Amino acid sequence: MAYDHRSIEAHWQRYWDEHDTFRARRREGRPKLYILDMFPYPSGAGLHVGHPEGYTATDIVARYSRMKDIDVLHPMGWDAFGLPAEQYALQTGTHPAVTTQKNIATFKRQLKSLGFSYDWSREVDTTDPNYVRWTQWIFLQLFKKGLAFQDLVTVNWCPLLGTVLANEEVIDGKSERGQHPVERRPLRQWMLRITEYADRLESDLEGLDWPRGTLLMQKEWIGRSEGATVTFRIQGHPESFEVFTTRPDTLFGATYCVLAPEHPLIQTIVTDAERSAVTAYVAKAKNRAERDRAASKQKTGVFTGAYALNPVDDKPVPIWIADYVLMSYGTGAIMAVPGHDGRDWEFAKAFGLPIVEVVKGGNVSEAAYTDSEDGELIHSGLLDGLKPPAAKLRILAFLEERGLGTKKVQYKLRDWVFSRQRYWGEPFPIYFPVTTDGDPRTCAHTVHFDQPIAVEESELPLRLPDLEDFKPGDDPAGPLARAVDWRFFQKDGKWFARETNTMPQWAGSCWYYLRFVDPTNASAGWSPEAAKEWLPVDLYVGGAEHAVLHLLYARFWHKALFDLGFVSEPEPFKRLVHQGLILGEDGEKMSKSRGNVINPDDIVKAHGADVVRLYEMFMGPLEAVKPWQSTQIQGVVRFRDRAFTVGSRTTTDSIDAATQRLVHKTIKKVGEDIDRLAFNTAISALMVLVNHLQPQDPVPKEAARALALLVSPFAPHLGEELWSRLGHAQTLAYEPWPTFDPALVTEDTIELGVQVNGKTRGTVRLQKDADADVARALAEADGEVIRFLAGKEVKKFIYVPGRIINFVVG
RNA sequence: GCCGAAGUGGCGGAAUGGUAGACGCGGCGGAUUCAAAAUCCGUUGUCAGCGAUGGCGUGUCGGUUCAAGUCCGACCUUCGGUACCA
Repeated sequence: MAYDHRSIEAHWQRYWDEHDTFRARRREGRPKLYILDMFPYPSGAGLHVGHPEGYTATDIVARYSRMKDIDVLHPMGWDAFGLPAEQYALQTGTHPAVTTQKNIATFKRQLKSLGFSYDWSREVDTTDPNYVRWTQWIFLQLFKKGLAFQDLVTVNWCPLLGTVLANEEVIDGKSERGQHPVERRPLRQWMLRITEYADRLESDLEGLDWPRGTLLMQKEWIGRSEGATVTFRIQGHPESFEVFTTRPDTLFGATYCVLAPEHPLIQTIVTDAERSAVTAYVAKAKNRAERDRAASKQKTGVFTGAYALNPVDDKPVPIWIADYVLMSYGTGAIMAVPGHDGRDWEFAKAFGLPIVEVVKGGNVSEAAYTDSEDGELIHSGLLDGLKPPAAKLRILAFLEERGLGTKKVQYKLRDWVFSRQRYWGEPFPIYFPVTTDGDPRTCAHTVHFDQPIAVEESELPLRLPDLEDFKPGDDPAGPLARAVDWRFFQKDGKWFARETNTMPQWAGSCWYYLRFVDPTNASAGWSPEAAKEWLPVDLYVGGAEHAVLHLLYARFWHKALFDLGFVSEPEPFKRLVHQGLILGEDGEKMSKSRGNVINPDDIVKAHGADVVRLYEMFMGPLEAVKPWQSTQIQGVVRFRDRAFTVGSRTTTDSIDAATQRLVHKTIKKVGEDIDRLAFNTAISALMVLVNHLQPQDPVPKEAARALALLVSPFAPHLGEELWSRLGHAQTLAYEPWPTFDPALVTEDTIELGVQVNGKTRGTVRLQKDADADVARALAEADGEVIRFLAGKEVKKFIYVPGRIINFVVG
């Protein structure tokens, strides 16, 4: 009897819907699990095979946990603001809201067709005014707390496209789209003071059950480093400049200084002889994206003609300009110690600058010696003979005494540029006073950006105006600036102007996990009770591309909300796992242009949802990057069909010992594998069970029951179908997960490898806990082993019960 | 450049420092069939050998260990991130 996946899967999906099977419920005193997926951006392309990968993984854990009588919150929603909808609107004139709703409908249909056990009553949409309202509300809390402020930020401005571009959209100073020139230009932006949380964002990483690499990346991104600022006076000028260094101990080895091309002192100190070269270099560097600058192997730079005075000995050192020094880190100026810093060394080599050794231990004519713990200071006056850590303390004391430097903790983390000059985002709930002679919509006017005013919380949400034209235009204020009737309003006879920037897509995704605990609350983003019931998120699964930005931004918001008393846990996501990228059949990243995109709909149609789920979980470890292979699908189709055939046979109460052992071993293995998210090996164990049962007809009832229950988290439609065929009227979603008898999962006798000098030469079968003499006697009797031991002296005999026997012979 | 991850048969992969290659795909052989598909059974790292069996094998080079895919060091390659794609 063939398995008709179409009707069976449709039947069970209808059943779950009608019975509200997966509605989250919280019972007093029960354990809970909040299992969260990174919610998708509902793109026009529809679901990608990468989505069901992570979503199946969490669904397996959710279904398994319900069967273990744990209260489960497993929600889904839409991260629906964003650029593609706006760009589509630009091309077609369709309002982004329309496109977005259409795409959401498609995504929802697709996700439902895969049988995920979401509590759909909690669905959220970041563009829904009822959601935007609370995004804006959180922004206002940040604003009132002084964490949101405005600043001038240098951005990639493309005058022809009329828009700000991401670094990756700028290639060699030209826009990726259209090859138009791009200039670096300061623009008024809203910023969030994430740097205020740098310390805690770093220290609280400890104790999170996250991938080690992700923790390291966040730590590195925050980039805490302890060092000092040192003041350098400039020869023949009243001005001085500060540098930040992590190695003040090497100050005697500073043979030149470097300013970032944007450094404000450049025009003051440059000599006439060097002026034209400097101006040309600065102009060129100015329009290079920071990433280009940091990535280039070849160091470039130019001499200013000016000299700085080393504070330790007043010796003049040349001041250079180079784009490997970034204005956005530290003070935008460095003291260069080529003997003990790799980049300074390369620069000095390239420009023939002197390299002085001040820490013994390496060979500075070959490479910089960068060890900051070991070595001995030389050529360093008062520091001579010290080790670097001691030298640091000594020089700091010296500098502080003279007011020439001080201890300083520096972070790489920068404040977060939080505004975008786009249409399809949350409007800022902020307005400004306007000075005008008449009606600012038609008359000349001045907007006082330095006096931002918060919109009353009771007036939220502040909705987007309806626009016909979403083009950015030539006004860097963004498209909302053209909605003059929305932008300008009168209050108490005075004119005001709304902020016309919008928030970035991050805003909505920074707190959606909070909304899920209380999604329909109309008087708050969430209630403290609901938050206590479900937070923190126990398992969060999503792509590694979010390792830093999204996960750091969300942690930052969470901590700010924690400080304000709106949540009671300092961290939002307890356990984090990244699913690996699924590549195309050609081993390349899936993309429309390569034509290697697999549409999950096609696989569902041809083979069923359970097959998509089983295949994606069987492909390999969840976290591994792995290529799609259509030919492999056949394997899980066979498994699914065979499991159905075997599981729907008539059953018998009798069971042979070997089958019983295997059933119990499988229960153990599948449970343990789900716990460690090793779904590929869990499915493999289920295949072994089914293969074992294949020749048995009738099939033992105990085995058939276990099969239906164990397979159900992976292939829920199949599981339910088998369960109902076993005579059950109810769903198995809350059926207790089967337990195993420990006595039945261990063998009495085992086969053990016998090695001679570490090479396996034979095997012996013995009691699991046999003692060494018995093991040795058995091993020495093995035909192969005899040959390899013949005529040799056994120097050592190693027996690790249950593991190995090894003869070391001479 | 910097930060992070990964390299195992023809392919996807398995393996608490302990018999490398579970499970699956593909291949080969067989059963079934008028024939095929589907299904079922067997076999399959590689080289040498009729065979028993032996040599070689987890990106490269070196090290630790009775024993290394696994631990340590250096390197190579691929992938992710690099702050306005999210």
